[in-house]
Amino acid sequence: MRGKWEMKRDEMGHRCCGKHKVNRGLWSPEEDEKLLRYITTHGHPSWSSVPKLAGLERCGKSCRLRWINYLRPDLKRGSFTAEEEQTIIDVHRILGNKWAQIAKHLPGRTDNEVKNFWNSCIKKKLLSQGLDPSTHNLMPSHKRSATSSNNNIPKPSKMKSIMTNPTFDLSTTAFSITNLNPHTSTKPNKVKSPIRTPLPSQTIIPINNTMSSLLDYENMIPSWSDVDGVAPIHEEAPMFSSEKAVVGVDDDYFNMDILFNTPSTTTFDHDFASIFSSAMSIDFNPMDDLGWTF
DNA sequence: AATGGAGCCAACCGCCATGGC
DNA sequence: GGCCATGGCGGTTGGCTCCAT
Repeated sequence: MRGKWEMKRDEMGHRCCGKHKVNRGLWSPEEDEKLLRYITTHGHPSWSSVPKLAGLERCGKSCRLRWINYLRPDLKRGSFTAEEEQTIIDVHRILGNKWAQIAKHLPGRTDNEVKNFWNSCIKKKLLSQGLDPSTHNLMPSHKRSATSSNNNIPKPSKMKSIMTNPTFDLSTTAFSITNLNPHTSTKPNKVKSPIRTPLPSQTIIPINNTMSSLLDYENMIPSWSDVDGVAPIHEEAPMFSSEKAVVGVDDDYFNMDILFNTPSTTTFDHDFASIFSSAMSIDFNPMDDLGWTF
């Protein structure tokens, strides 16, 4: 089936490369095989030359994307685990929509996958709990009531496949992100067509514990070099848990030191608390928007 | 059984950064 | 410094599938 934009593009040539004869849309198993065979044999010194050399009528960008998002042998498949979900939430809290950066902390996952998972699942979970997905803070009451009735919230029937027991108790947890239902319940990858079936050659890479890659365990300080745009951490950065910080989001205020003193159920929370604590002492753009005061 | 709405996700678009000339 | 090719990335789209009615 050809969409209307495809018809138009055929008339004017492909936008990124000007080619007139390029396939678009879903990849066929034959195309996958050609690309896989070519890349595994020759690598990809230049993506723009790959289509021609591999005998594909695709643009280089499309080949690159297909390789990165689907054919790469080190891709992990299947549902996101609770740990992966937690990692996404926690890293997103620091970096925002830097999907490529977030994906780097999830071996075998692609930025596209992370982005889709965020938009289709995590975002809704946060909204359903009255949390602003972009800031991770509790939304003002009027916004909370608005989101609870808008289309961002899945119907109850859909919701049960996303979260089985949504709970949010402000009296015990300032931010209940860490207390989201640990039973990640995204549906297993649906097999829509033969091209979505796992490749025989795929390698499953075990997920290590969340943010460990961000930490220099020898000194127990964050390895900020792994986080783009974040300055090196100062050794004498005060731990956040001993500081008082109040974050103001419209009419909602929280004493943030609750966040890292709350007993957590995952080892990640302690790691992240350390990272986040240190980050509070440095110039850190993503936090500027939160209006931190000490 | 049919159908329409909603969600998921692969793939594309457009912009930006980088490097070579 | 300007131009071009290329790669990378975030946002968006549209088709497929599921599920409630």
